[in-house]
Amino acid sequence: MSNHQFESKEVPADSNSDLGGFDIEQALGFVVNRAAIVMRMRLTENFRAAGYEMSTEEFVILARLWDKDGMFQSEIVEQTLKDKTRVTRLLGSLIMRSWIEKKTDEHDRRNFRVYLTEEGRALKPILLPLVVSVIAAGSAGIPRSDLDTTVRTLRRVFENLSGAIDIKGEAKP
Amino acid sequence: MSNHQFESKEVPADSNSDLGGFDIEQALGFVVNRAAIVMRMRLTENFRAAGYEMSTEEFVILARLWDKDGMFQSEIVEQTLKDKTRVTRLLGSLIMRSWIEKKTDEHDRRNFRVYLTEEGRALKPILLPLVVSVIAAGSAGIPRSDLDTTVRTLRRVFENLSGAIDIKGEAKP
DNA sequence: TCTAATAGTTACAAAAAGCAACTAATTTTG
DNA sequence: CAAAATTAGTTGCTTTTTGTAACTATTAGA
Repeated sequence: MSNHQFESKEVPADSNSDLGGFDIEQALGFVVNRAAIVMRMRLTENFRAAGYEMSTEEFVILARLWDKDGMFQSEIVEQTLKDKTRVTRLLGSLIMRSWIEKKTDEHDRRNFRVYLTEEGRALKPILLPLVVSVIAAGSAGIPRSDLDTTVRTLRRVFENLSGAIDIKGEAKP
Repeated sequence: MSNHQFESKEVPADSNSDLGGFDIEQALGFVVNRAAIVMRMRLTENFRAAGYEMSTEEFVILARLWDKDGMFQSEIVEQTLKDKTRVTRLLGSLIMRSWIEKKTDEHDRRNFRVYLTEEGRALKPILLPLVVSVIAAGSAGIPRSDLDTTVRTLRRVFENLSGAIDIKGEAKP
């Protein structure tokens, strides 16, 4: 395994070097997390500026539905890595704003299917440009190929790590 | 488990294509966020399994101090993108576990300097391997050069976006 | 049928965030 | 130099967000 975080580019600056020159500023987990924080901040800020008080989590659900309307609630639970209680509440808040609605699936009445309302669908051309502009601002000056590599790499990181995670509300054997 | 018998793509991928084929699964913001979530989950899980109930935020502060002991509290506020109230409380919880201590800076008695205790220093060889193992697991099968590109790219994304963010408790002109 | 498993909700407790007001120490400024 | 402003940080209080466990309803199984 290529532990690139152990790469001693500038070995000094580590008085108690019982562990090699681990540089948090170069650690994958650290840069991923920090980029995520700042992108979320900017996005929420943009939404608010446009008059939409919406979390990124709510946005992600809407975006999923724009792509595939009528998802099962349980699919949303899986895809968002959240537990079912949180999804119930997140959907509730989207319903309150009448952007989505839930309908019992008649083939299996335990399931809900989640549908966009006309209003919810109408948000796409409003919100998507805000997202695109954050991504564009973040990507400024970065070669397209590097961005592609980054997306591909992070997808792989997710795949590598998502297996063993156990989310409450789901039974993972 | 996806036992949805009706998982057919009833909606032909982007039916209302008023906006080009925006694919959330390929969007930088989305993959960054998702990778961050799963890495945080795994890390917290690892910490807990090792007997340490610690958030990634607390960990990041410790890691900063391992690298540079005696930081100003205000530096931590800046570097962690958190507001000063949260940092006060985060440090408080680290102090309660006697991993760090605060000392008034005698040159400017408004400032605190934050120091690791012996115990806090001793955590490094225990916790760092846990972090490294999450990164290694996440990086499995990914070429080193792609990882390097990803780290470089995300650092740039952060730089690009960090400017205009206004964090409570700090005055940003 | 009786039992188990799924899908989802609810109610209540605990933790985290946000906000505003408040010390205390230092600078600025008139 | 005194008054005012700034900076660093804390505290108390409120609101939001989570976490947990128990509970309903529906379907699947032996």
